[in-house]
Amino acid sequence: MEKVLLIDGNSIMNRAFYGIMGNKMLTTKDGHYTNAIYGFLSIMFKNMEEVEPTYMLIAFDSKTAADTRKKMYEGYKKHRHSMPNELAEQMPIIKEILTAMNIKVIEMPDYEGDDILGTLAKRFAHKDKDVYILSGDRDLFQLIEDHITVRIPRTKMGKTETEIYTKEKVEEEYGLEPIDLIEVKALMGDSSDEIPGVPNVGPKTGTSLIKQFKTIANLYKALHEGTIELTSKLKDTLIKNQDLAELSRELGTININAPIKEDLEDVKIVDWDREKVAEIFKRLNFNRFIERFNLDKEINAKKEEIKINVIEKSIDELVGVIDENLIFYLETTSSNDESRIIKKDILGIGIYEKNGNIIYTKLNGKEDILKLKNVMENKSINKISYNIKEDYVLLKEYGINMQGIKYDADIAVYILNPTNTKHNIKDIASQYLDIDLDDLIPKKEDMQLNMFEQVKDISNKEEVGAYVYALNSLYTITMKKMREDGLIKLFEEIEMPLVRVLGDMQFNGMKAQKQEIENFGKELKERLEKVKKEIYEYAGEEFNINSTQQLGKILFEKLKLTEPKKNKKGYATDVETLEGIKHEHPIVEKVLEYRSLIKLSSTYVDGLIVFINPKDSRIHAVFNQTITATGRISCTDPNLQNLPSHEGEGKNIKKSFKAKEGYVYIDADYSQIELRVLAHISKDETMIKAFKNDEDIHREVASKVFGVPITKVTKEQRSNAKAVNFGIIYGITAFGLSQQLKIGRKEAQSYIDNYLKKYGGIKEFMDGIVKKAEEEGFVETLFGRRRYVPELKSNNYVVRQFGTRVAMNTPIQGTAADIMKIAMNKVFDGLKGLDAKVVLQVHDELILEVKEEQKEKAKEILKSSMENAVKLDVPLKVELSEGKTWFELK
DNA sequence: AACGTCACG
DNA sequence: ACGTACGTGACGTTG
Repeated sequence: MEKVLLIDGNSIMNRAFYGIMGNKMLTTKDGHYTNAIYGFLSIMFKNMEEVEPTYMLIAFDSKTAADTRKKMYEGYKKHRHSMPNELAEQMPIIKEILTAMNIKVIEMPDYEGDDILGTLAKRFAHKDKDVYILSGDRDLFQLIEDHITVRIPRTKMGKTETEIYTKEKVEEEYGLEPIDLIEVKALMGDSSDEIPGVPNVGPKTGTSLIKQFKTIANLYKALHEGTIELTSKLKDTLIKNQDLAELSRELGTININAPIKEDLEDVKIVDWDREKVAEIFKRLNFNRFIERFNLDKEINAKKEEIKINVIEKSIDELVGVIDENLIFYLETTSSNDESRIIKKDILGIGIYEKNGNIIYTKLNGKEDILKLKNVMENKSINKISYNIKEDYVLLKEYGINMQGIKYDADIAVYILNPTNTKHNIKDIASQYLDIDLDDLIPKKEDMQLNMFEQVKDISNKEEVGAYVYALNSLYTITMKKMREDGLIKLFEEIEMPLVRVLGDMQFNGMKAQKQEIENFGKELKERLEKVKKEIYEYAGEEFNINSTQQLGKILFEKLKLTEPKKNKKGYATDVETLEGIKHEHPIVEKVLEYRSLIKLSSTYVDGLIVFINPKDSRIHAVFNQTITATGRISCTDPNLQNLPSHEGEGKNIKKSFKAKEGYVYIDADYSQIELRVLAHISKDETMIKAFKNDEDIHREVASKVFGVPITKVTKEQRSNAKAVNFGIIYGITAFGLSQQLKIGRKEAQSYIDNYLKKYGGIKEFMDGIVKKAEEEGFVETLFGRRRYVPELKSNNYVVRQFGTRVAMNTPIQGTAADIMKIAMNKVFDGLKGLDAKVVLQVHDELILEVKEEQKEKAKEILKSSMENAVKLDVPLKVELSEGKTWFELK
């Protein structure tokens, strides 16, 4: 017998939306949600495979669908919250897809999808077809009969299964015939649709009554005739609520006589418009579907051939055609030795010519490369590329000092959305240009590759050509977008000038004394050995102390120490936990000692040594400008921003960083920059005043929060107030503060309440910024840097809470980062002509390496550049220090 | 690749 | 009723 598949569109979209939401947010490149669409299609395809229908249609609720029933009862679906935007915006798209697949979509004013399904199910089943209804809604069970089955998709451990309800299954599960479910529902009501039902009648009573009387009509007939044995209370309620019962029955009954014109032949499955489907899938990034249905052909056929014309010329010819915009890509390779030091060689360069040609040339050695010197150093030639800082550093090694850095695609894309994690040029091209760069690069299949040769090392003008082509388009498109979003000033006046500064920091590096670090390491390792033995002895066996699992077993199973908290994988063994049980067993202290030694040894000794460049004994860490969500820079290979500086022992590492002969380090540290920023952007009078008077802010806050005179503030009160200040910046919670201070939640809450009462401007700012983020979808810093906060739209409470904290913190942390960047640019320019170099930035701190005789001059420049970076309602304060080693700073 | 841990602002 | 303070990177273990 032929089969008909009827799908409850709204219900399945809903299931898919909430089902897939949990794991990963599926979105298109421009941030639109696609999870419901994807889930819907997955479920639909699966059911098509299983049912193998000849006919098929999807029913959707119309906008006015619920009105008919609302007219009968105004409470019907009254409090049903409207569809979240993220789901609503997916509805037209799924319809577009279904239309492209030539699958009938039916939507009727004033009828709900259920009514359409009911009407057609009955109509088609009577034509001797097997009808399968796919829905997430059990209300549809009332439609089931011999040739009508309901299929309910269920997600179980990420897999979607289908539960199949036949007449028999319903009878087995409910003890009733499907049609009887209408009557039961009328009695018990339905909270989700807000069908009232009879008060105090639930599924049990309802079912037993209907088992007995079959219908409500029968039930009431019996009630009125008095031929019924029930508790008097139940009888009373039933009689009193006869109207409600009858109304509920009407509300809960699916209309099987809706005036639908479509008949079987109208819903016959025919071929897709494959081109259209392919186009939409491509747009939505549904690569798995594209593959599954072999839509690649359609996509490629439809795509207008992008022709790139890469012409190989000599270096002289290439330099000859460069005009005021140098759109270029420097081809490089990393020559692999054992070390982790990144060493690149220049292989070639591609440039974009105004006429659309792309010119490529191989660069063989220094002589060729130096031919770029004039154009690279000409500041009126705009340098436009991707990840320019690396080129800047590389060229500097050849004595070429790149000027006129105008545009970096990586940074542009970061400015447009700093939380985008995919940064490489291919991802960017696919995201902003909708081009797969691999399509532009001829496959190397026919090239015979020597197994021992690295593919990367093979100069590939076509690949460079593709990048150059993409760069030209990216330049136009992202500049336009930045203009639209008011980001141009940030990009051109803060971020792009910073490239030189970061490039210089990387190029300069910091001198590190290998021998000293090695000696320290030796000492650490000896002590480590000792501690290890002691731990084994206490444990009574040898085990891997680095393994939290093994350690947990020893501490909590073998030695039976009390475990206060657990994490996903078993016992928690972090410092906080261990500190708590230190008194129980001497092994704990030893483990703590081991932990701190192993950290120093592995991360800060072994981890650092491999980065010392033997050529100049300096560490050239990499500074990343496009990583953080807030605008800060980050540092890798190695991370010099997190060398130990609080803890006593670890600090010694910094003794091994020694300025070169005849030079000293000078260090400038912004004092309380984030709180000052907060005072400024919140315009809180009290806090502004405190900073204007150069008060000790933590003491000041302590006095206000704890209600004591400034002079009577205790040490503890001050340090508690300090924690509150930090908490405020992070988007405080009572729980977080109580953990930090190891106090009760009530007490923590009272600190917060006091704080927000005394600093009303801050409270207003916090409330306002979250509201703004909810309305606009993003927050921004004083200089317009944006961060989108999609977390606020999550249906998960925890994620939403996180969103509010992000909304509060980002403008503060981000503005501070902006200010530091502005200052760095100023310092860089101010230092010209002096023998002084920026060597490191640690968020609110800047370190220079300066010729001894020039240190006072440099200090002045450093301090004034930083303090005058911007004008706020509060002064910016900078503290200076100097030293021969990093250890001596601060 | 994810997690736990710990170093920094 | 539920989990929880913001932003990073590196190391080692584990699956």
